[in-house]
Amino acid sequence: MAKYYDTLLGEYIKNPGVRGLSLDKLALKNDNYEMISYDQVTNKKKLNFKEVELDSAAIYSAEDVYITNQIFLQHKEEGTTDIKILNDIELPLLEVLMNMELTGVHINRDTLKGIGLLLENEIDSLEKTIIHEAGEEFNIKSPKQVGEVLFEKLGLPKGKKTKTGYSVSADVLGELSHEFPIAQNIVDYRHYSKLQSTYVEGLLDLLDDNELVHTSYNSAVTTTGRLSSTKPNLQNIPSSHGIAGEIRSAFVSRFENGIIMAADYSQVEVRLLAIMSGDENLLGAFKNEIDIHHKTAEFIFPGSTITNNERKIAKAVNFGVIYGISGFGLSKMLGINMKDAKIYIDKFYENYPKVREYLDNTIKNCEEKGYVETMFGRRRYLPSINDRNSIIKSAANREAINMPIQGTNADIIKIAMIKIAEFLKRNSLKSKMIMQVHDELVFDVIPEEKEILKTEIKIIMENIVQDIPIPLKVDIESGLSWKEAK
DNA sequence: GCATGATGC
DNA sequence: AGCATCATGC
Repeated sequence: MAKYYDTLLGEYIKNPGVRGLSLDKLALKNDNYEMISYDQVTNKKKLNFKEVELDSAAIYSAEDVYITNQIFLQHKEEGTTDIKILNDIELPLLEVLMNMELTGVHINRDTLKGIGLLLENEIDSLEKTIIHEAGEEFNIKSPKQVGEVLFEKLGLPKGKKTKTGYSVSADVLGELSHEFPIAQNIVDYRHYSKLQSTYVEGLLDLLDDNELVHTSYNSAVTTTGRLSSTKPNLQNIPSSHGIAGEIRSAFVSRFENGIIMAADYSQVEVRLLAIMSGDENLLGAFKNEIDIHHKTAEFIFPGSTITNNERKIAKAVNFGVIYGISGFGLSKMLGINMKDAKIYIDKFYENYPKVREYLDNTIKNCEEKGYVETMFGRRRYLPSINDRNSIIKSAANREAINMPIQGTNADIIKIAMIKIAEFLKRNSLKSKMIMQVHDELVFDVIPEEKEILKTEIKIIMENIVQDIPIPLKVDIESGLSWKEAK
């Protein structure tokens, strides 16, 4: 039993995706009670809270306590406090997340600054080239101005449009890049600018005196049960090659001779699709440790030796199924026509028949009950599943298909985090769990504990789900930085 | 405050 | 195409 309750998490678990879980909104909705606003007590933020007169500050604060208790009582009454996923996962996880946030992640400031200098050079030189190619000064960071320069001044062939004008997305510019170097240069300029502002300057700004960065995990925002991470978002640090990949080389151990260890669930969402659908072909591939994208490629392109491109297409189809595939989406993703996209999807279903059955059942079930759920019982309500508008209906279908898979993954890694935190504590280990990136856990490890961690973490993570036809697989790598732990 | 476009799984 | 956050422009 947790020693605490959280009304925000209770509301979230009842119905994730609902906007407005703040106390004042809940008080208004549940009790038709209008709480004193922060603006009211501080006279529209003219006063600092410590300057607010004690009497009104006391009433304002007491209201929070009172309403929180009111909501808690309602939760007890309606049975929310008994929801299994709340007690078994969300509430115990709170303490784990708190400790990860406080522990922080060690980042080498000088490494990051060095990358910043490289980027600065690239950005400066690209800017000069682009301005020269354009024949006039303009703000490359403004999509509006980029559109005007490319399509009006230079007269390049126009592609897609957005609500506000010409689209100048990476897709569109990529099409133009072979014929017009300026297009590629703008793509590169954006890429390096993004790295500089978000991952170099943004990260440096958030480093504390010990070179630690303390993210904030939010466990009540996603519709599927995933965590999110802000200030900084440690869940979208670049992992690609080139300069972008170097950002991760700044993520290093805080310990003398320490290492960074990363444990990630291999192909977890496709494995979950196999387990949840019970499809023999999909399960068989994992049982025999066959490359699943290659296997799908053999189904889609029978009789030929599979090329890299065919495997790439198959990989997109495999992921597409998890995202609730549509011919439209797949064709756009691969840059192929709808007809071919549909053929690929049909081939997939022909060869993994129980996947189709499972997906059909998921939607039918949702239409009847109004919600979908994960293997562990986490729910997402989807009222639009019965909408008469086909665009809205299709979107709901995709959400219904994706949530049980993405959400089960989220449940599994959350349980693993609770168990690993317990294991570290029970054995008084000094190594720290420092990050979660959806299917990956990252640890800051002292050298003496490397082997026991590697062994135990793998065992814990692979055995979260019992009685399944194929095992979950965890890969563990380590090195002097997060980049090397891959 | 919304739109766009970048990053991740 | 499912789920996110951040920087920037307007």
